[in-house]
Amino acid sequence: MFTSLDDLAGPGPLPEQDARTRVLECAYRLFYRHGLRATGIDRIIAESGVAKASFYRHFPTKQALVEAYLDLRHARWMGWLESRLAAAPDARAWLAALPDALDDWFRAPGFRGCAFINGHAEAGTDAPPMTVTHKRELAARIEAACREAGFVRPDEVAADLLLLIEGAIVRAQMEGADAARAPLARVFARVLAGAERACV
Amino acid sequence: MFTSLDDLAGPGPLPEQDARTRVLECAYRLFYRHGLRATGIDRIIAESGVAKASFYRHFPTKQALVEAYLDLRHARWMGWLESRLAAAPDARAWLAALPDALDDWFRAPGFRGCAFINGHAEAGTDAPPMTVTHKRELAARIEAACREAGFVRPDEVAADLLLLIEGAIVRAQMEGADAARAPLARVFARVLAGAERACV
DNA sequence: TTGAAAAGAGACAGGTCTGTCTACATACTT
DNA sequence: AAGTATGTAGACAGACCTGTCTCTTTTCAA
Repeated sequence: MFTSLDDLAGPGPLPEQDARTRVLECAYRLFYRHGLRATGIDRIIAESGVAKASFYRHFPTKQALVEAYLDLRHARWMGWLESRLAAAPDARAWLAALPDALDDWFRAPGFRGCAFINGHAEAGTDAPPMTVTHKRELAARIEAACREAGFVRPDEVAADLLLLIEGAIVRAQMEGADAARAPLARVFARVLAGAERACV
Repeated sequence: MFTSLDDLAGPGPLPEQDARTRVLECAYRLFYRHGLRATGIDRIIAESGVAKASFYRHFPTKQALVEAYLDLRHARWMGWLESRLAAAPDARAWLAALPDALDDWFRAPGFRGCAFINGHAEAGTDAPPMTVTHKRELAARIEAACREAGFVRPDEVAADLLLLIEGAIVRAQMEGADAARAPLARVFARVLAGAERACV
């Protein structure tokens, strides 16, 4: 369904979609690019070409729109990841291909870090639960791959890999994709090698 | 100068300090706790007990106050790190002690992640340069330790360790210190072991 | 064809935001 | 003693914020 980095960036000009879709796609783009607080309702209404009453019919509060944005972002991101790694013949190859997949993402135009890390950083304890849920689902997906790969401690390996991924995202966001690529590849391979050594 | 986690949290009640100090300490606390955009000038003025004219005499714009806050945060954080690790007998011990030091920080009351990651996440490309400078100075400090430790590729090891640190900060911020501790310790030790093996 | 749901256009309220301004008090310095 | 820097107190402007409301038009299904 959502398979390309373009989907991750959101669609371009919006043709004849209903008001809710136009609002959500516009919010998707603006919230990710400029942040949650920096993006006002008025701007979303103006750029999506929707009447204010129509907006509030579909989203009773800004918070509801933020949550819808994070839900959509989660679905698209996970969808992108699965399709990007769909060619992997088995779980070990799937895991080994993760750094290259992330590097693609870091190099995509408009990349500005992880929407969930950024949202959590902005909203703190008031952040929508999806900011944390997204990370837990990603951790669960990685742990499932580790289990399928036959690692003896799939939970530990998954936690290690998730920590690397978070670090790489932050490095790529602040210093660019090149700053993240080599360290991520090196340490990722080291952790995977250790996990395979322990179970062969 | 700045040596304890209390310093990192900022002082408590402010006695007879001059207006600039009161404003900056108040901003230090509120900016870190609630974020840059969520903290308004009016609130800082009210809580620091300073007249508005006094505020704008010392800080011509909010942006100037944000930059002063980040500068102070950088000085205190680096000062805390150095004093926390001052007991290390040599560079290798200094590096090996980093995960425990970070764990102390993650467990400190009021911990809410890295002010520079959070600030960068919030402000994006308009973020003050200090958000990036802080990370570069930390990277330089770690690289110096790696060089002093005699590692063959101190730049690579430092980049690897910095990626781990960023990942641990984000994990601790989103899921708590316990989620970061074990993975950070495991992978950190693995990277250091690899670096020492390569140069002995 | 009639009625209901959805959408458009935009005024409006009440709040908050940053930043400027005036007026006056205090303290230090020359 | 005069002048300067620093401080307090608070009104004010103009912009932006979220959210409500009214009125009209379109769409679509029963």
